[in-house]
Amino acid sequence: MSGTTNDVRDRRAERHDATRAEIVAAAWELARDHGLGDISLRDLAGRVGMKAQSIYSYFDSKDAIYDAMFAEGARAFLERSRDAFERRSDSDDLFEVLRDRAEGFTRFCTDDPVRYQLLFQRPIPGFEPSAEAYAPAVEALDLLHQRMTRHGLDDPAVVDLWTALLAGLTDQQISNDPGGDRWLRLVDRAVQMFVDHVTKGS
Amino acid sequence: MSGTTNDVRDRRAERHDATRAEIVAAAWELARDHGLGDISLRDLAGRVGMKAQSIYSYFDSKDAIYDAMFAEGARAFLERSRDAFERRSDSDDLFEVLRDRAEGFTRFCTDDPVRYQLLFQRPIPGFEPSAEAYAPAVEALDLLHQRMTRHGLDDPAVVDLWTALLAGLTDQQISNDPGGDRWLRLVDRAVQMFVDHVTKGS
DNA sequence: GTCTATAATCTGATAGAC
DNA sequence: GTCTATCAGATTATAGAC
Repeated sequence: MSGTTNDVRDRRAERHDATRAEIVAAAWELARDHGLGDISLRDLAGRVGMKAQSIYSYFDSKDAIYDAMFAEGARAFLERSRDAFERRSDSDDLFEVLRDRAEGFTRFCTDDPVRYQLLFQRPIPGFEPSAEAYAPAVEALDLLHQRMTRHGLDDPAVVDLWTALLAGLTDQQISNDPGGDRWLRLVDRAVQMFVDHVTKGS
Repeated sequence: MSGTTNDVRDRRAERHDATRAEIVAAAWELARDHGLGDISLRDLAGRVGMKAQSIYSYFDSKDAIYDAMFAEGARAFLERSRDAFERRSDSDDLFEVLRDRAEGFTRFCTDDPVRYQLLFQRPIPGFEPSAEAYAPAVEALDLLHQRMTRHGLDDPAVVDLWTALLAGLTDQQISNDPGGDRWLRLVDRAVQMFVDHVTKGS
């Protein structure tokens, strides 16, 4: 059994992975058009030129597709977090570092509200991301903790206040001015407010 | 036509309204159990001892039920806003007023996350609240504007920063620590941060 | 106002031929 | 790996008897 050469097996695996990626990409498109919860396997298959039943050759269930989407989003989030912190790896200016991170985060979220919804609001009843899919998101939050500690902000409450501030700007922007910049414009000001607060008395 | 007495007509209307209210109450229960988007007319009717089709004697469509829920939530929100501002109607202490309002708002939202979701996040594809249902929410936001202006905060950006701060605390609490108080504990601190910021230099 | 009956359609998922 | 055929349901909504 399995007496095939490495060449053959790689080509098959590559095609399989490519098709999986194609399905996930089509799922994002559908989610953006009809809402995250309203993806049907029939519509999804139609977009990639298949019948619904053929999807099961690539994913065990509908939730497995959501899990792949979550994993992709979480990896993108980690990558952007890394970029943002590395770009300012030499900076000791707290405001500069946090403003960069805040602008990166809010743009990441408002660029793709559906991805934001899936990653940070979990609106699909019964779906919980797997530990593997979740791991990069945890790592990204850890990067934030590390960087804040480097600036002397090791109080967990301070980190929570920071995440709340970013979540609020993002949420208001997406919910009440989609496509606009009414709350995005306030990012600098909000970061200044936060920095003033945490450096108060020093 | 309509030769009935006022008594008879009132009793009928009262019963009709009471049943409508019963249906809406059951819809809230279902939404809390299964998620806002997963209310089916069959389940809903079952809760009030009816068949699904009988619901149509009280509501023209499923969206009309969501609209009634939205209206109820918006009225409750306006009522709480009024209470909060009236309780401090004589106070000139900005921190005191805003802390009261912030605690009231975050508790209102975290007490009933599904109501928060319906009122402030609009997660049901294809549903938009009617103007009548929406009106109390607009009025509540207007109360906030008036009160802030009274304290010299007439910059719209300041009001937006305030709503973002509250939305962020609420959203993080509901999404990442449901039933707990990890972000609710930060309300006072967040309000102090905000007040320090807007009174800076005065 | 509530019911039965039913329309018309969608859903995720499985079995088995090729 | 893709298909046909099908299951076993769900869904909102309407027509018409009582």
